[in-house]
Amino acid sequence: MSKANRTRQQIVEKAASLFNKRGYAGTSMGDIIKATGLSKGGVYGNFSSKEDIAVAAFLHAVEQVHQQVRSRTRVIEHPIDKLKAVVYFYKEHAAQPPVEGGCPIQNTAIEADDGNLLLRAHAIKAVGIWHTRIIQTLEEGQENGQIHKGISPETFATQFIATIEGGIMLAQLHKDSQYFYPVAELLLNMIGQLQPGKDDIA
Amino acid sequence: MSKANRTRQQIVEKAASLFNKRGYAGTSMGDIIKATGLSKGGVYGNFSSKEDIAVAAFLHAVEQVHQQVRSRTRVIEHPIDKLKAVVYFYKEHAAQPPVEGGCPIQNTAIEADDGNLLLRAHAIKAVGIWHTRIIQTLEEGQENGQIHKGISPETFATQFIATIEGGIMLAQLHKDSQYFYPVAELLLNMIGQLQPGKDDIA
DNA sequence: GTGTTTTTAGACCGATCGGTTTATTTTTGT
DNA sequence: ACAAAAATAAACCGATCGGTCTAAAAACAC
Repeated sequence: MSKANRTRQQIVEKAASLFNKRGYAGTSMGDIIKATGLSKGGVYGNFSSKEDIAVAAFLHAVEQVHQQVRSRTRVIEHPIDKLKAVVYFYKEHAAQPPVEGGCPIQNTAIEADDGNLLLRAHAIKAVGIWHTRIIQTLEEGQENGQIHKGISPETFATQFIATIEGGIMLAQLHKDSQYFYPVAELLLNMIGQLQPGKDDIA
Repeated sequence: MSKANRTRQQIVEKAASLFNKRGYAGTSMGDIIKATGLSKGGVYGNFSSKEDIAVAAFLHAVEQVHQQVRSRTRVIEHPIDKLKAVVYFYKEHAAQPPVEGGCPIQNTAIEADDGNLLLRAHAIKAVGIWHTRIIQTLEEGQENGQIHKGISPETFATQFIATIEGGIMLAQLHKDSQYFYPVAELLLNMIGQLQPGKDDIA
């Protein structure tokens, strides 16, 4: 059990990097074999198919990003500061993300949106979880009077995610985090408008 | 010359749709042959390689989108209304874009950012052209006093593109234009802030 | 330490990959 | 109408695709 698990983990990590850089169709089993140094038997003994590996790799990659963002935001209490910290994180990592090749959600979403149903479903789910997390942060803030009650957490969350993803796309394309900076500025403006106004005391 | 050109055009159109939906690596020459009803000779007589087709298909797809947006914005004079019209266009077409499969710039950018150098270069160029077009619109507006002189056309253009692309990604993933709506709202807010304030008379 | 089970290496499978070649058909200029 | 030229069909190429299978090796329970 334990040896297998270690090998499995090794495959997942290498595959996550490959799939995130070259895409699902652009990565062959041969690439994974080469990257891990294993043989075909070693890989297919732990996974039943390429798709199976891709799903595990995607979940791993998303978790990697989540953990890194989480480690930055965990200690922050105020929801506005929390969101700002997220922006700062992506500003730093837009061109050098936790998993090579960009945002795994974005890469998977765009490749799978007209193709692989299973990967698409996982991408949708991952976006949904992220969306829900932002909404929770905002709702808590509204309850505690830290965030303007007039705003819609749903709407803001969608805008927040879309804007970050668009910024990552530009930074990844140009291989330059600078392209994320104006986007970070916009995000901080958006966050600034979450602050409760004087008309919000009631 | 003319027969060849018609065949070539037919290949480009079918290939643009295929590449935009399935990606470069996810589309085989066999797929293109099947879609066009031609044979291998018919295709390779007009193009020298798969990459060659992909470039022509990409340029065609980008031009398709550009023409459709242009037909909406051409008649509009005021830069703010022009930008609003762009938002309305993408709001309508986020899930049903001019070329099946989403935004060709986005799809190509994300697949090629760690791979095909030629396609990546074309994606960068296409973003650059779009960027320049927005900047020109804004600068003209500033000269005519229609747009606040305090804003940076460069910064706004990057924010505008990133936000639109992020919204398209979400709409394409969910196959539902509704996911673009909050993003459209954000874009219209951004455009609203372009209006010259009273402190801008000087 | 030994017998059992799990894991691995690597040959092998048919299918398909991108691309070439040659022979034939179709188009074209006159 | 006819010769020259261009465009197309389809067989064919070696390489690689995702996946299977068997036999050797390694890990494990006792």
